[in-house]
Amino acid sequence: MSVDTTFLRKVILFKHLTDSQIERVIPILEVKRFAKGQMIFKEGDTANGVYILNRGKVKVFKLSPDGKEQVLHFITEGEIFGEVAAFLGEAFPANAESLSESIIYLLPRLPFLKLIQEDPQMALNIMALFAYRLKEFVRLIDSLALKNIAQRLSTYLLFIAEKKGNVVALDVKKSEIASFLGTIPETLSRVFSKMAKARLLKVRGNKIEILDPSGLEKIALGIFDLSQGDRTNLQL
Amino acid sequence: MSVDTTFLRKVILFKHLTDSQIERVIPILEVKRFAKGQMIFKEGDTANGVYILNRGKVKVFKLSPDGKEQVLHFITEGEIFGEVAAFLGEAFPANAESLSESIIYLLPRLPFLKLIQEDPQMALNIMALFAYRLKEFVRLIDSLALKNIAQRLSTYLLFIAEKKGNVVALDVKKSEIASFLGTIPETLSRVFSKMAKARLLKVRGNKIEILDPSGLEKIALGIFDLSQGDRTNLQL
DNA sequence: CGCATGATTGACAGCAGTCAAGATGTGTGG
DNA sequence: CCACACATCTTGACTGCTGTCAATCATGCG
Repeated sequence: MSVDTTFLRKVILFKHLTDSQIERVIPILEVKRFAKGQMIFKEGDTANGVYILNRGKVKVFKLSPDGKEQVLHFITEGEIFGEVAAFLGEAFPANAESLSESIIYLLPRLPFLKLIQEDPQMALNIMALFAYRLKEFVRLIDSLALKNIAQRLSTYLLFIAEKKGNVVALDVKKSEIASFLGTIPETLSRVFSKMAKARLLKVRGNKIEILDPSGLEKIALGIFDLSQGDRTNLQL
Repeated sequence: MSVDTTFLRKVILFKHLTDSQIERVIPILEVKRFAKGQMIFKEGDTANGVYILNRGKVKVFKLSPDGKEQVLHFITEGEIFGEVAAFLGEAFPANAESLSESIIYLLPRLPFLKLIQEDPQMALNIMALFAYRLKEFVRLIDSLALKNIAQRLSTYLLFIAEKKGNVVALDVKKSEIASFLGTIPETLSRVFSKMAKARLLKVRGNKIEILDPSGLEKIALGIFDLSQGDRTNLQL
């Protein structure tokens, strides 16, 4: 199993490196494969390095003692994860699980720290990544603490539609999305069907067709809600 | 209004600086005073720099359109805030308000960035601070998404008691704590009185005397709950 | 075709929020 | 030092959103 060099150049962490610098990183990377559903690391494990997702999908999530789960991030190809615990040399504060067949490169902790210390641009990249994660978390906290499920879903769909257009193919199971939104599949399903009844969108399997983005936005902002069966109130 | 040099040496951000480096930072700092209840910055304001709290108390919080609020952090003397937005040069993602008479030093954005770029130790300090904030947020998300109010309060009290001992004087109003725990004063008050009835603690004004730390821990972990009036079940 | 996994729908329960009233505490001025 | 006013906290009655449990329905794969 060899490392995909072309891929590495697209990873934000390495984007600024010269060819010769990349060449020096490659032999350090460990290539790992994970099956769908396999745990990559568990909360409490000591962080052995930074994980770089080459192929597949990963979720990072917290578990409560009674088995409820909250997704913190979905990781897509080219993204990295586990970087905070690797930086601190502490235990992972959350779990990571492969959502599909995945290929992952592990950059061990010590070379990772060495890169940060020797390359100021690398340090800035990490800071930017941390800052991005912090912004994600503020959004998530805002969502969990201050929004109902319909508002959370509207916000989420509009966020996706922003880059993928008004017909969205969900790239994870609805039950995973429920867990990211801080709810359960049953509740998510009910909200989807209320939105469909209100002609805000259409659901066909994992494809969501957004019919009325501005209506969704009004729900996201709390200007309207889905309490009534129709949305004649939206005419006001 | 002059800058307190002794204080500055204790700020994590500057701890490693030599005397002459500190001397160069001092003239750059703007000293600001805020009255109790005064806004320091609002969500959406462009970040003009990093805020260093010299004297007083500050809360950083999100607001929903209908006025509900979620506290993200309480800032205590010597801590800094607004560093992420200042680093990125973006709008603040949250609000900051002074909870008492406060004295705050503002380190403007450009000198802040200059310090990061020229002093690798400063860059590492910022990374460590970001990492700390990320860990705080993971705890908050875990709390909001996976715990009921009694669990959140138990966790919070045990966290405080860890450093201050078993008789805790709350340093912010109960209503602020409610907002940090993602609830409202009425609910917090009810949980306190259930805990008192279960002889886990005593409440006298803003002083909380923890009588049974291990009982609180069991609640925090979800092993027991407060649904029954007494806690004979704890004997099991 | 049949089973497994995931999604949907229904009936019901409970935690926490809302609204309103009352109690407690704190600070200020006489 | 007391009394009043205001802020904060507490308690009560009620509502409603969301979760639980269970059954049914789709979907896809061997």
